[in-house]
Amino acid sequence: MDTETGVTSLVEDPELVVRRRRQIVTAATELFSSRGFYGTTMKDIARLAGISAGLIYQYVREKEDVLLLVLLEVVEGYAQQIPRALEGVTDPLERLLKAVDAYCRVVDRHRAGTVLAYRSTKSLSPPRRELIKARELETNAFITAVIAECVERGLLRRVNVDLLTYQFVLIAHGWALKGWYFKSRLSLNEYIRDSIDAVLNGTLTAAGEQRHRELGAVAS
Amino acid sequence: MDTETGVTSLVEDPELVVRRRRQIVTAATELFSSRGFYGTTMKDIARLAGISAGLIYQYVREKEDVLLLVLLEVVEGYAQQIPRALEGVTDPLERLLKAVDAYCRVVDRHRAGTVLAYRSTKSLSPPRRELIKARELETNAFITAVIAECVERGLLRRVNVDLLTYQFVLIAHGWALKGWYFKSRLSLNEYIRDSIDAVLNGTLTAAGEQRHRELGAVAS
Amino acid sequence: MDTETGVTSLVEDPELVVRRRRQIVTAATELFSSRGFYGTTMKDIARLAGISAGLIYQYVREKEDVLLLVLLEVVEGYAQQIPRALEGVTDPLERLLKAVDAYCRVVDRHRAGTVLAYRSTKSLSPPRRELIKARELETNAFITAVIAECVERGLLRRVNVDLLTYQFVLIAHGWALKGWYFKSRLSLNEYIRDSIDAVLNGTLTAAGEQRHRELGAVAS
Amino acid sequence: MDTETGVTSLVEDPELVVRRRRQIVTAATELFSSRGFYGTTMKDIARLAGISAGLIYQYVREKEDVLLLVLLEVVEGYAQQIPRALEGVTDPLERLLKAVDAYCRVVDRHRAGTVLAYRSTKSLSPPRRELIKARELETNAFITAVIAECVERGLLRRVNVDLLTYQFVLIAHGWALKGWYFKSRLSLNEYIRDSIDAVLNGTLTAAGEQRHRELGAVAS
DNA sequence: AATGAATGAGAATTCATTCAT
DNA sequence: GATGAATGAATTCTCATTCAT
Repeated sequence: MDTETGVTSLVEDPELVVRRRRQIVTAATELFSSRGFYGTTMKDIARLAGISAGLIYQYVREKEDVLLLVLLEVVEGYAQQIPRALEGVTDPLERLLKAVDAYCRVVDRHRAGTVLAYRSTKSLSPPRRELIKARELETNAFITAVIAECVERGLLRRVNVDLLTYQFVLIAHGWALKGWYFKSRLSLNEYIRDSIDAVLNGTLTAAGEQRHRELGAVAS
Repeated sequence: MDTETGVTSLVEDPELVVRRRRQIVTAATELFSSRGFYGTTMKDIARLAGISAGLIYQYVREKEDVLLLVLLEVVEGYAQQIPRALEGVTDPLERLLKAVDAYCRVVDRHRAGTVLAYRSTKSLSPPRRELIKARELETNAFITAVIAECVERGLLRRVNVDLLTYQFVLIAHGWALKGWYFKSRLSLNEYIRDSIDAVLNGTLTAAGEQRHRELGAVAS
Repeated sequence: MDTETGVTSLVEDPELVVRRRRQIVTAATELFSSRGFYGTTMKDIARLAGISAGLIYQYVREKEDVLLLVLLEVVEGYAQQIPRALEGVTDPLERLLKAVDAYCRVVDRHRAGTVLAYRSTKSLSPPRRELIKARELETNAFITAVIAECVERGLLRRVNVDLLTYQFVLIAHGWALKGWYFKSRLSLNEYIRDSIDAVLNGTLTAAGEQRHRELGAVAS
Repeated sequence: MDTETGVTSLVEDPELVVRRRRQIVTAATELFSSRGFYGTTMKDIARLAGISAGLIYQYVREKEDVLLLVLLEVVEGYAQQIPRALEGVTDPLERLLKAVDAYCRVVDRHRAGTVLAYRSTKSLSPPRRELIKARELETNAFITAVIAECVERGLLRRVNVDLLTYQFVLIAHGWALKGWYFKSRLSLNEYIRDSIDAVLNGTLTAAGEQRHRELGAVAS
């Protein structure tokens, strides 16, 4: 079930289209990540992809299409890898842990792409921007469902599921966004474990909880 | 104590420099936010700032300088507002709550700027990028200290303080990053309260904790 | 007696060359007429001709060749149809009327091509331009001869035959050039009849002639 | 009363706009005439105009604007010079002769431009094309009026005035269109005199008229 | 003979930056 | 200090032409 990208190619052979686009997207991802969308020229992409500048336009109508293809690959990665990691897992809490774990790992693999999504989605035309957002929301909806299941089974408190979803998403994305900060301090495994632990088990001690309640009483 | 920006001006009168730069930065922030750095021309900025295109170059050496000034204003906002919100507050846990609350509120006020920082910091030359990062780290260090205090006082478990810091930072930034998603679902107050609650008190029920432990036993 | 076009083909089979070129020229005439020479791409021509883009280059060495073939067909049409219309007609004045009539009718049939000749002959390289002009002059020479015959027989005044030739030519071409203006006002038959009438019988009344002579007397 | 061209300039000083545009149009007219619209690059124009390539775009929005300006100058020439030549002339026939004479002379001066109008008007977008046509029709309407006056005064036969107008127009344009043919054979004065003479006095002799009538009798 | 993917030169246009006034 | 006209490098995109199959 291939994604409908809306990006048309002048070339007819579908296999060739796939192969060439992979070349183009691979090159573009690297360049966009290091120099940004506007800092990258079509010639740069062509050179790194090992093809002529003109050829790109047989597979894409304009530069923005390349960006769309790059970003779609990223969000497509999320949308596919996470459900796949849960196949066969039925325990709700385990599903949640696995989902977040998988999310963090996809992000780790597509680190450049994830950051790029934050930086460059706005460089897309609004309709295309929506396309990306929509696919991201699909992924979120999946996680939301996993959370809801946990709530229903009485494993999670009756929290705002949207917000909790988002907290997990931010944890995953965060690994890419602030990689420069964490890379030297923490392994991915530790990052995942500790981040999840905080959100699930909280971070207050018994004394802290006590104090927290007192403060809340004052505030209200 | 004005920040050393490294951006030089040809104009002598320091007051004028401040005034003009404010005009320029205000205009640029709006434009960069809506159209992005590359989508904004120096003429656009000049027009919105109500001055001539040439004049900008009396107060700034190049376009990138404008971006630097804009981003500095944002991180400067963080670095100043958060400590200010804690003045006179001594209780460690209260300080933590206030700090996160303040952070979220600065972000809310500078929403456009915060998003811009995510999108456009890479458009700066590396040394300038470092400048921004450094200031952001200052803010983080402040929060880290607040957290450490809570840990020392036995109010928080002995978590990885860096990671917890970062979790709070992401909560704050998250409000700006995914504003389009939350705005319609949640008030800022709710967002702050519930987000903090999850990280402090956790989200598992007693049954959930039990199950979590079992899963952990299996995993290890 | 085929015209020597100077356009060479890589294909040996002469029949095939003729057939393919007809396809190409037909497509090109339509496209050049509606979009102009530069507004038409080789791919456009190939598509409309129902062949592949590369194949055109088996029958033509460059794009300009196609234009030459198109324009040659037009002037060739003049050069052949007009004499044919006079076959068997011996009366000099009748020959003249028939010639002009035939010219107008060929133009009417090749309207697009005629206009194209005006617009695009300059897009040819000078030697090719000469080729077209030469063929046009052949047609003109034919008409000139018809006129000269009328003069010799005392049917026409001793006018400048070149200029009169040209006046008839312009009448014919005019039908194509300003078709947009006349089409709604006049039938081709009326156009031919009235235009010829003016040049042959003049348009002045007796009073007008008188006045014309007086003005001439003053002028000289 | 300046013509509304619809071409906007970024430069504010109107005098400068006029001066620069004159430079641009002069250069463009020469280049478009010799190499055609598509054979001329903006850099060519800039170089010949003695300005930088970018500067053109301060006075014009796109290349087509330059063509429009060039063509407008031509038709504007017609629309102004012809009426001017008739100022103070009241005799209807004299007005007609003067009008045609003036038309031929403007064309002679703008020969390149006139030919260009035939070649390149289609390179304009439809609305702009209409603009040019409209102005041309104004000129024609003027001549039509002069002819109608002659008819009313009984100086010209009751011919189709539109068609006669057009015949005169073609005579004028013809001087530019087929200049390459006539230049060596005829002076402009002879061309004008003889062309008008044919249309006014006709070219048949008495014998010719007789024969013409006989042929007409047969035809009908 | 025919296809259509691939090449690469070239052109219009934009815009940061400079400079004369 | 301020203006805005002028510069020119750089970029995207097109398309005639070639070439492997």
